[in-house]
Amino acid sequence: MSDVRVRFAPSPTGVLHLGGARTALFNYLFARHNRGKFLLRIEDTDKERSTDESTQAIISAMNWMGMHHDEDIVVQTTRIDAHRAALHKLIDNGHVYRCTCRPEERAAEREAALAAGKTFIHRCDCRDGQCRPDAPFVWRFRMPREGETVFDDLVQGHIVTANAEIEDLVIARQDGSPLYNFVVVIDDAFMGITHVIRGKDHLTNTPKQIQIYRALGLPVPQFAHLPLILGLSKRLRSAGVEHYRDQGYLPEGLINYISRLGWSHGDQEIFDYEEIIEKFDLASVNRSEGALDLQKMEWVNQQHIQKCDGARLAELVLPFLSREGVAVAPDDPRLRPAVETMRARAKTLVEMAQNMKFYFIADEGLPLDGDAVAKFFTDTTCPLLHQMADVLTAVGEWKEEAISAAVHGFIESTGLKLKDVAQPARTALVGRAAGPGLYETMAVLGRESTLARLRRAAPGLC
RNA sequence: GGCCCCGUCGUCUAGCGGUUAGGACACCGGCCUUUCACGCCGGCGGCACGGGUUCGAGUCCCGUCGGGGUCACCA
Repeated sequence: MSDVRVRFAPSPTGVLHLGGARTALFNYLFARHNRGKFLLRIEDTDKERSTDESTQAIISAMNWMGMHHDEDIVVQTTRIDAHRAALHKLIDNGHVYRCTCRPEERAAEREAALAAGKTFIHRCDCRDGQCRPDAPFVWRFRMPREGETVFDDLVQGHIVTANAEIEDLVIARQDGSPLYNFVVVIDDAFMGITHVIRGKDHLTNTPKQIQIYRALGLPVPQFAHLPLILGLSKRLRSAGVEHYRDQGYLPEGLINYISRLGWSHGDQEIFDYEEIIEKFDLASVNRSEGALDLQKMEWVNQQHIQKCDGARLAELVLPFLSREGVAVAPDDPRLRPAVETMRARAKTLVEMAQNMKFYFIADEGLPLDGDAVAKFFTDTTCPLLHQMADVLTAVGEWKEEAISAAVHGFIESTGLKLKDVAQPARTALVGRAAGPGLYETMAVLGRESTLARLRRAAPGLC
């Protein structure tokens, strides 16, 4: 047991997209690796955009990925009293001042400065107490003007920021409500966070927050800023975790891929969950951002499909089968063996369901691929398939070995080669020219369906 | 534009002063094979550029170029 405490702090304003999922994951991995705590905080201070549905969606996505948080969820809006108390503390010790500058004026100045190629940093006389007496005001934090703020980021390294470049940021609005850079400090301190692991887009917030920690007399945590995910369309990048779930990814496949994006352990590509936890290390996290590669993501997923426990895989593929329009009972005896024949042939559960649905479709309703029929259902092959069916009626126990023996016997009696009948037979059984091995297909299909499908073969049938 | 970060095959990466620059995905061949896959073997392909430092630089320093982030009374 260590004292490591980390948190994932999403705003409930949408789905959990891949970037957020990876931030959560790295926090989770770091916590578990160090036997520390992984906490969840909902940053809902933006009331306009925050929704309960969003909170639920994020939690459910995290659960699907197996990231379960410790302790109670902290909801930021319930912490308003603590935020107010902290503000008063800063007022009392002189770290903040009232500013009556009007935002519209400032915005204009900012744009002018930007257009002129200069840095705009808010500077006004309010800092020296020269405010308009009865005007509405915000609270600004009094940043030091001299020196620099330094911290050692666990990923990004030694980060130095000149204090003169840090603005006196607003920490409370005119209506008194506190702003992000202020509350995040208070709440992280309250939750006892030891390591703040977040996206690199927060890097420039960090020196501001460090100054606030100091002004409040709070211990400054360690920081680790993760490289962002690039590549792919904005749409795909911002797609939620559930989108990938619906595309047929296994949670461990998604986790494996996402964790390897920016982190590595030598040359190893495939990790199961426990292994990542065991080997995860912030020091091995890259500084440069990486791009999503769907093809590799699918390959990683395929590797996990191959490793997946059969019973679990069968259970996972069921909803995808029903989405394909075939209702299969969970206890259907064909399900498990069917899954085994598809395991090496599917990158996703969607693909698996599409490729294995032929097993469960009524024999007379099996759709046949036109090209395959044209090529393999001929005047010579179809009679052979019917004869093969007759031979197969004599098979005793309907098992792969017995079927194989029977088919081979039939082949020899006709003086043909297996390849002369294999593809026609596959077309009859599967509906197209690609599929699992002939005998295993027949074994899973059962005697009745096998015979019916073989006997149905006729030139031009579609 | 200011400030900050980054820059090894198309992509993800190993490398932490001396390597024929390694692996993975993708791609192209081949093997296996009743098809499709899986698997196996082989190939293609990279240190952004320019200066230094050093006996020696992908590795260290500077510059250039390129990419990203950030500059709210959002989070």
